[in-house]
Amino acid sequence: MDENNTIGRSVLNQIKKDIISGSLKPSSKLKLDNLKSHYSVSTSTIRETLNRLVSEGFVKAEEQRGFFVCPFSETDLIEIVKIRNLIESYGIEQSIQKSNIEWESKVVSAYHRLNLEEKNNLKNESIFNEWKKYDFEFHEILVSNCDSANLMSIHSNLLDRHRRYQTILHQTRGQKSILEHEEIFNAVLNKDIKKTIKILQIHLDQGLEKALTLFKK
Amino acid sequence: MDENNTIGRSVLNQIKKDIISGSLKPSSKLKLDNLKSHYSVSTSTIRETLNRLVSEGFVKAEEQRGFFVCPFSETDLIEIVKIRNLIESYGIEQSIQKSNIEWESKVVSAYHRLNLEEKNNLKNESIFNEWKKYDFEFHEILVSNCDSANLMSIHSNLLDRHRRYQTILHQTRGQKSILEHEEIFNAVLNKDIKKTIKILQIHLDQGLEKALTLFKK
DNA sequence: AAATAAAAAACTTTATAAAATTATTAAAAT
DNA sequence: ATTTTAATAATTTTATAAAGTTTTTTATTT
Repeated sequence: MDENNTIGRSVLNQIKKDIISGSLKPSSKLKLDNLKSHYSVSTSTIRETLNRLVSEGFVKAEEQRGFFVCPFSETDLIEIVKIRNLIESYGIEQSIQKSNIEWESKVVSAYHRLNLEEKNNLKNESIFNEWKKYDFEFHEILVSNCDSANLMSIHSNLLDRHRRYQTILHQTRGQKSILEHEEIFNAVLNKDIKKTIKILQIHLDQGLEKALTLFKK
Repeated sequence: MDENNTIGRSVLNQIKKDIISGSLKPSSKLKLDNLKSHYSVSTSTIRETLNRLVSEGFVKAEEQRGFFVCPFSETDLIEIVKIRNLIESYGIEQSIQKSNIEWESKVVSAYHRLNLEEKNNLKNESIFNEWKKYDFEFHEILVSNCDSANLMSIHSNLLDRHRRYQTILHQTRGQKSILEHEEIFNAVLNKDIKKTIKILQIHLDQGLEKALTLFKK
């Protein structure tokens, strides 16, 4: 189940989590000595991790000058959302076409969890991270029946990078977003590919717009 | 210009090239000691490189068991081509929409080089790699005006992985492929997005079909 | 032939150090 | 006062070695 067998993988997940959550701030320098002592691992392990995160788009390496958390930028966010839209739409289309009981039941349960969380969230603002987790898990389940490990891997990476922006900007859209989730859910169960993709696009576009307003502040 | 400043980057490019060319064979074990002596670098450098190549989809890491060149599989190839089609179509669409003189002239010159090479290639079969290089450079130029570094990075990775299959399978389709390149070229200059995408899809599908027949042998 | 145990090989991680580069500080010159 | 230069410090990059695990191979026994 848990694939945190090696220290290398464990520290990879930790650092990635810290970048997504914002405790390692955008554009900040990742000094090897600091990381080494903070995560209690050796330099080589840290460097292996950072090199992986470079390929995954979370860390930027400037040769001879070291590693930095990838900076925040509006264009980067816009690009990520657009590519996510492209990939996710295609993935959902494939998933619906290959639809089967197992997948549908996963969708139902993922939506259920998200829905419960979203109702709670309106009252209790403190559980932002928990809610976002279910949000992204729902979207991940939607493409999970597309039968393409490569597509899912690219999608998962885009979700992670998108989540960094949403988390750090503390992006919320309240009732509207919740309704869109419900519409997507229903369209998927009805195997209505066009409608699903249409609402997904609206969902992502509206979210992007909200994020961009938060950027100005 | 050349970004091979550090040994790490240089050996990354070398190993990637050797995987794409097939001199490091699919599924083969990448023993640290062998690589270390073959590329004349230290273990830490090798491990950093391999970890990056894992994220880029060229190397597979099995915990405690080491690194392997990513295996060849039909489904992997099919997935790569489909996602490439999706990404490349979108990228070309954006590129054409933002079309300008500089980009058009790059397209013209990339096509010119490819065309010269393809004419030669019919006579001289030995320059396969050179020809493939111009082939992929042409496709890369086509999306290069999309104004999305993220899209181009994903696309470039997909091209590299696709090239590995084409190179090792020694995939060629002769005159048909050459004609499709010409059609794509003309459609792009005419800013005919729909036609471009349509021919691209045929181009990739036919190539995939050819590759799959080579797989059987 | 199959199962077990011992030995060897290979990977993972840490620690240390030297070489190379960049960043910072202090002094000198304009 | 600002710029230039020189010296120092900090950091990255690479290499090497050794300890600890895990896997693989070999040898032995049943």
